[in-house]
Amino acid sequence: MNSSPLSGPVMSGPSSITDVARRAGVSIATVSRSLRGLPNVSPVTRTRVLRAAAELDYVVSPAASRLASRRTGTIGVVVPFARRWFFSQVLGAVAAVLREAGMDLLLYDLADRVGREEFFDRLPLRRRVDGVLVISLGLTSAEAKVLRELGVPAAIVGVRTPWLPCVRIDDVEGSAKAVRHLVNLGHQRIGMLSSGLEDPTRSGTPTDRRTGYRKALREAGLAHDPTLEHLGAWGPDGGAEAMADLLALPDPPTAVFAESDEMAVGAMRTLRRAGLRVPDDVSVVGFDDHEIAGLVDLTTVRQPVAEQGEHAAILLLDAVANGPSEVPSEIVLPTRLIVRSSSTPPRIRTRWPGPAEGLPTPRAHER
Amino acid sequence: MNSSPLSGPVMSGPSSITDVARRAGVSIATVSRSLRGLPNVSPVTRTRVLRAAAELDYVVSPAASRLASRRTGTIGVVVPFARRWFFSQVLGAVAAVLREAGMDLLLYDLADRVGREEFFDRLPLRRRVDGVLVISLGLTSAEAKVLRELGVPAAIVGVRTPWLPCVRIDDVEGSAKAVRHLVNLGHQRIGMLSSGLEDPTRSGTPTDRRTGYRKALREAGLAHDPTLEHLGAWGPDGGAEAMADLLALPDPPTAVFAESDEMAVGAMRTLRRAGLRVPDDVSVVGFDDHEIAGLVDLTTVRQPVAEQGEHAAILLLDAVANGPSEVPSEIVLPTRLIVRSSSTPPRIRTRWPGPAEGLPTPRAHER
DNA sequence: TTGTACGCGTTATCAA
DNA sequence: TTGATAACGCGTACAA
Repeated sequence: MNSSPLSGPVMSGPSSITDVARRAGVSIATVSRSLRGLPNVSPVTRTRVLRAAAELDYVVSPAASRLASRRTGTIGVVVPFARRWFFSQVLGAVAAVLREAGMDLLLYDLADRVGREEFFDRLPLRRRVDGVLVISLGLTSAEAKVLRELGVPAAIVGVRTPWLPCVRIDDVEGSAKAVRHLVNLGHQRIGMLSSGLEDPTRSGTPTDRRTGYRKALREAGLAHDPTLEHLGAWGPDGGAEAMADLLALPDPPTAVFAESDEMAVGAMRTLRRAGLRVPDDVSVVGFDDHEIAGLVDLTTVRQPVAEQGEHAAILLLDAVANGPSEVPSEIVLPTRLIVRSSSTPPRIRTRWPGPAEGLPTPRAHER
Repeated sequence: MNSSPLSGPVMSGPSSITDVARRAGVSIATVSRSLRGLPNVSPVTRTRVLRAAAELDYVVSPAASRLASRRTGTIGVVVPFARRWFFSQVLGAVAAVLREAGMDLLLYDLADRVGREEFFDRLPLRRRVDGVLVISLGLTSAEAKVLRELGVPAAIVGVRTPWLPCVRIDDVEGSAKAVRHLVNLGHQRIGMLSSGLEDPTRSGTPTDRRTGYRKALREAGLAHDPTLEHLGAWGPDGGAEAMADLLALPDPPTAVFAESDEMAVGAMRTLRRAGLRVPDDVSVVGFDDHEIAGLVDLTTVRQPVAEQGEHAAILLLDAVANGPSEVPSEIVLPTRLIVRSSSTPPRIRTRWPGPAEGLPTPRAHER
């Protein structure tokens, strides 16, 4: 092929393994072995083949290779929302690991409920990936089952799932850290801004973070006032509305813990527009350490985002290479309280029980 | 194949076109035609084939299909930084269009200079995509040439490039809008925060936005004070440093235009920490309408980000389907000034020339 | 409208 | 260590 004897410039297309074999004076089998670095090839032969391949600008045809080897060299990455900060961070980290490993990254963005249904319905990844990385999707057992029908290893970021290797953080504990911080500052009426009304990813994160909030309150012997636990919409606007609602209470909180930095920032906007100052009037603590947090000096709980993607990718690649391990591994990465200037001790309000009776000693920093 | 007569549950693997053909009682050619919706298939036959395929859970083998058809059904998307806001927005939009079109999205994240070199060096997309979408990379002519060696259509977002269909905005004009707004408010000393010291994407955006800044100044008859045009690093930190430098001037600006919202927000942080208020002491205007802009009430110039990705993807798909058009199309989408509360008329400073002599009448809103 | 048969470019199994 | 050759699963002229 591509052998137009003595002809001029023809549409020769990319050269094939046959061309390389001919040029190197060996069989295509030897070319294949040489190029893939398999043993049982004499050094001289290999050198000759490599040179011939280079001279011809030879590139293996992925299609042919996949067909013959029954491997795709591709990892499917499924994200709920490619456009949101968290997922783009994870995606970037995953991309780096996969590139390093020479794996193609096939991106599937669910985007919405319809997309999600379509995905689990038609399984567009069937026969085209060697492994699947799922980012922060709480899989129903039906979905998990369908996913296994792909017949390839999978791993998941962010949510513990039966049978799947998982990399995540401890949302309950992380949230508790945030609330403990406020408690230690002396706050007694601590609100929570949760996106409980929606959780399209079904990740369970909103629930876990509320659990952590309650846990810390309980530890501190503070009553859990349900009116302070606000369930609203996701994101800055959700946070803004939630904050507005809390401000409208007869006895508003002196501090709020937001499920995410995005919600926290929305809350800060509401406060600002209400003429209230952070942290003087209300302390605010977020979660994630979103890039925005540092910019608005928001105290928050940092989670290692990119690292979760990295670890998950590595886990998955291992499963792809060596088969799934017996007991699926679970990696829980640590969170850390980052104290900035959005949190401070409460001002003593005269209408409160007694001036600081039995209050914990405020501490400025802790972890 | 997969025909183990009377045998029990065997590892049967996915069923192939042959299985479907047998089950439907037709040839594989007919199956192929039916499944791909080609004409020249009788309705009854097609129905029978489709049912057989469904019953067998048949899915075309992409590898085999690609090998035979010489098409990959895949678009390669090249981004400089998958983790940055702008690119994740574009990526999300592109993903949606490609999914709709049934195209696979092969993501390549350059991440850094090394990644970029590797990409153009080894062209990892060779033989694996039907088209390439490049996001905001200013291609050197060498890179552009290499890209054409891929032998597939390409399109680019954000930067005008010879031979490539392109979707972008007018950065010069957009920036001019921002600065005109400040001029109209009555500002005379207007600083510019530019990331001029680095432009890893070589997109030319920093340059263009500076050009727009100068253009608007010139139009307004204001002198261009080079000390007010600050070239620094990218991002919030870059903006923060730049702002600090401008504040250290003997006669600091009353307003600044930042190359991006990210830089603007960094600048706002510097101002806040310096005890200055926005917009009372200094007006700030950004560019992009990054999600953060609305949160901090930043006046900015909105560019349609997702739309650029969408249009580019559509353009590319067209080229893939119908061959590249003679003259590569160029789509320039409009920008729009979004006035929020970070910009206001300057306070009259006594040490200035004369109180408002010859100042343009401040207008609160314009586009 | 349907079927036959070749080709797509590798990998992998044997035998040499 | 090397070479022939049979899969791999589908698309597609061409013939029927």
